[in-house]
Order: sequence, then C-alpha cells, then structure tokens
Amino acid sequence: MGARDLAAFAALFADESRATMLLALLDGRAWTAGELARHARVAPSTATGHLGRLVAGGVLTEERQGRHRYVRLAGPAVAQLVEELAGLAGPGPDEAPRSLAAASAGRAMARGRTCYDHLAGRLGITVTDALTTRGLLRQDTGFALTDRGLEWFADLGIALVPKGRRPLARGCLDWTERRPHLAGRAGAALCAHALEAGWCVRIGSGRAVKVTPAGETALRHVLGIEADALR
Amino acid sequence: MGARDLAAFAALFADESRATMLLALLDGRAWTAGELARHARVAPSTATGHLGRLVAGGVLTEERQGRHRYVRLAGPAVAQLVEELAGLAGPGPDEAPRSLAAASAGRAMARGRTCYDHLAGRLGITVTDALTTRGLLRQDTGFALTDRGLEWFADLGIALVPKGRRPLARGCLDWTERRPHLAGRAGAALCAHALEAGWCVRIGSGRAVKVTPAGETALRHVLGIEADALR
DNA sequence: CGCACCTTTCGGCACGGCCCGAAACGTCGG
DNA sequence: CCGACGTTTCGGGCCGTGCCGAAAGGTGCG
Repeated sequence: MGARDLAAFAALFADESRATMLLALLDGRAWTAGELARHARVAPSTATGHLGRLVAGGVLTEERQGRHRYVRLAGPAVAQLVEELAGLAGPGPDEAPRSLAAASAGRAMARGRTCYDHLAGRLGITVTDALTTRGLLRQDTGFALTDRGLEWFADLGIALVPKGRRPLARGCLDWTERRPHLAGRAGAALCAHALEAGWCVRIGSGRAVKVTPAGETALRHVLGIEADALR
Repeated sequence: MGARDLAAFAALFADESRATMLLALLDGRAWTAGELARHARVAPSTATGHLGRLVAGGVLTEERQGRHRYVRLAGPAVAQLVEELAGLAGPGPDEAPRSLAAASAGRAMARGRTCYDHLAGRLGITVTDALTTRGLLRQDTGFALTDRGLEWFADLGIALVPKGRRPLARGCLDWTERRPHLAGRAGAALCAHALEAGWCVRIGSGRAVKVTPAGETALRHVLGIEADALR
C-alpha cells in the first residue's frame, strides 16, 4: 500500500508556510533557516520544525556551516514537482491580481525569471520558440534537441555531455504563459551561460531576471530574437 | 501569493483515503463512488466528502448517470502528477514487501500494468527500449519520436495527429524500473492498440496486464522483442 | 406502488497539525 | 570571556479535518 507514503509525502507540500518556503527555494539557491522564517512570516522555532520535516522527507538537503543551516531543494525532480503543483493549483476561476505592488512584481516575473535552474516567463518562452523555429529543438514529436541544436550549444562553448539520469531537454510548463519552455540539462546550461555572460541579471533577491543591453544584442545574434519580443 | 493555492491543492493528495482512490483511478477508467468507498475501506458518506473535494479542486471530473456517480481523473496532467508523487514518495530507505499476497500482486504489476492510459512496468520499459534501439524513439537529446517512428505508428494503423496541448511523446518515470517509459499521445495510442488487438489483457479488475501468446508473436514481429524479455 | 440500492446531509467525536513564547544550546566576534 | 546572533527544544493552546452512524433524497426495477 503505497497510498500511505504518497499521502505523507504530499502532506509536506500541503501547508502554506512550507509552500512559501518551497516557492522561494525554486530560485535554486541555498537559504538559511532564518531567511526562510522571515520570508514565510513565522517564528524561527516554527521554521525549524518545517525544515526538519522537509529534509526528512527528502524534499530538501541541508548543509551546516557554523551557526547557520543552509537548505536547498533536493534536486531537479523536486523542483519539477513544485512547479507542476504550482501550475495545476491555479487553473480554477481566473483571479485578479491582489495589489498594485504584487501586480508590478508579477509583471517582472512574467517577463523573465528563473525556474529552479533554467529560464522561464516570456524570456524562457521566447528563447524556446526561437530554438524551435530555427530547427534546433523539436516539439512536434516530443521535446528534444536536434543534432543541429547540439552543434549550436557547442558553438556557444557548452558541451552537453549526458551525465546522470537527467534528460538533456525537457518541457517545463510555464504557468504564466501556459506553454512549455526548455528545461533539463540544456536549459540549465543555457541559463547558467546567460547569467555568466551577462545576457541577463537577477532583479533584487528574487527569481526575476531582466535582459541587459548586451543580452539583447547577443540574443539577436545567436537566435534572431528582436528586443521587442521580450517586452 | 500562490502559496496558499499550492498548499490547498497539495492537501487534496495528503490523505491516505484520497490517495488510495487516486491510485485506483490511475487505471484511467471511471469508478462509482461506492466502488471507491469499498476500495479505500471507508464509509460511503466519507467517500462522498472526499470525492466532492477532489472534484471541486479539479483533480477529478464527475458524470452522473441515474443513481450512480462516476468519477475519473481530470486529465493526463493530473495522472502525471499522481505518478510523480508516487515515484518520489518511496525513495527513502528501501522497504521490504509487506505480505506474500502483496508481493505476488507486486510482481504482476512489475511485469506489466497500465499507467493511466499507457503501458508501464517491465512491459512498458521493454517496448520503450525496443523503440529506441530501432531508431524510432530518441532519448539521448530529450524524448521524442523520430520520423521513422511516425511511419512505424502509421504502419500499425495509428495516425498520430497533433491535437490539443498534449505532447506526442513524453517520458514517464517508471517507479518499479526507475527508468522512463513512453507516455503522451503515442504511448496512449500504443496501449489502446495493444488492448484492442489482443496483444495484452487486463488481469482482474486492477491495473495489471499480461501479454497474450498472440501478443508475444506480434511484439516479436513489429519490435523484435523476445518473449524472455517480458518475464 | 413499493422495495432495493446508491448517494448525500448532518451532528458529534477524536486525532493530529500548526503556531507561538520562553529558555537552552552552539558559534562567532570583540 | 562575554555578549550578540542563529538555531533548537519543549510545553501548551487552538483550529482544521477525517471518521462514523443515522436518516433522508433520488433512482430503477419488479
């Protein structure tokens, strides 16, 4: 009877405080227990309990450094699950954005953000579409890079060697655009490259990113993306 | 703040009785409220409450026929989520099978079963591997059918027309084999064909299936699968 | 029409969880 | 060595929710 295990595992996500923490951790970085407690607006002692359960359940991994307790998502599979839950949770009645500040933050997130370790939002969709129309990515029969796509990554200095069980390319449902964007090893490598090469930078401390002028030039050059498409 | 929605949605899966029902519904068929109540070993009144919540949350769809209330999973996305939860729930310490009967049922399920609407277990893995080694399915750069793969389906009398948002091919993590098997529209079409053509039949009322002698012949003929590989 | 059968509504009970504050523990820096 | 800070443990209060039984709708069949 795996039902008991399934229920216990799902219960880890079935609390608003833990969900707030997990959504924050979707940026792929390690947070301290105190940061997560303040972010979720609960007492430190409460956060300790939550983090303990999430670590025990295999959702998070922890790393102790001195008096700090750093936690991060346990891996891509967990990140994918959180994204899927977030994507399926909404689709009921259309909801109006809460406040003006939330709407503004929402627009920045909708323009571009990281989704664990790859690009999402309008930016992620635009890049994925450009890869597809240029014959570097196939979406008609599944979701996979073409041989020309492998060359394109190699030209960027990114060697995509199969390692571990993570697929090279995978479609990740974008819940602001309602369409899939590139995830998997290729999506992670491309996002890392974009951040390192200065194509885009993080806004504040959240998951939102914005494309730099240099990034606009580079995207037009390597993928034929016009700056207008990113606004 | 989508955290509240995420938590409320996850809570739908965070109960053993509901999880038992959802796992049963993974066979893709419609069940009546009474059947699910008996299967989960709860009173009919309790089942009514659970089903009401699952339907309201968009996890199930219902269809009333006379004095019966038929429910089924709301769609492939929900099925995928349940499978993912089930797959990630276990991987802690290795667990020994409970009883002999459970072990026997487990072996039948491990040999072959349906996973919502496609084939899983050793049967699903074997078919997926055969498709891959024959160049009909690519897994190295993602998970997609090749052009030759499309022809192979057409030769079987299966026209794979893109319709809706469901991808043609998708990898679904098999939690008995720990490897992906073919899901998506192609996986569903192949499973339906296998059942219609008598390649395999359902065992009892569950999700387990077994390959018929005619099925062994057919699989050897169209995919070069030897019967030994299915045992 | 009346009797099964499936399903639903309603009260009431019990268990488990989430939360906090106070106090203790451990680490870092002066 | 002492104070500041991050984290943890413990106890207690509170709310949500799962469960059932009894009774009431509805539906179909004889």
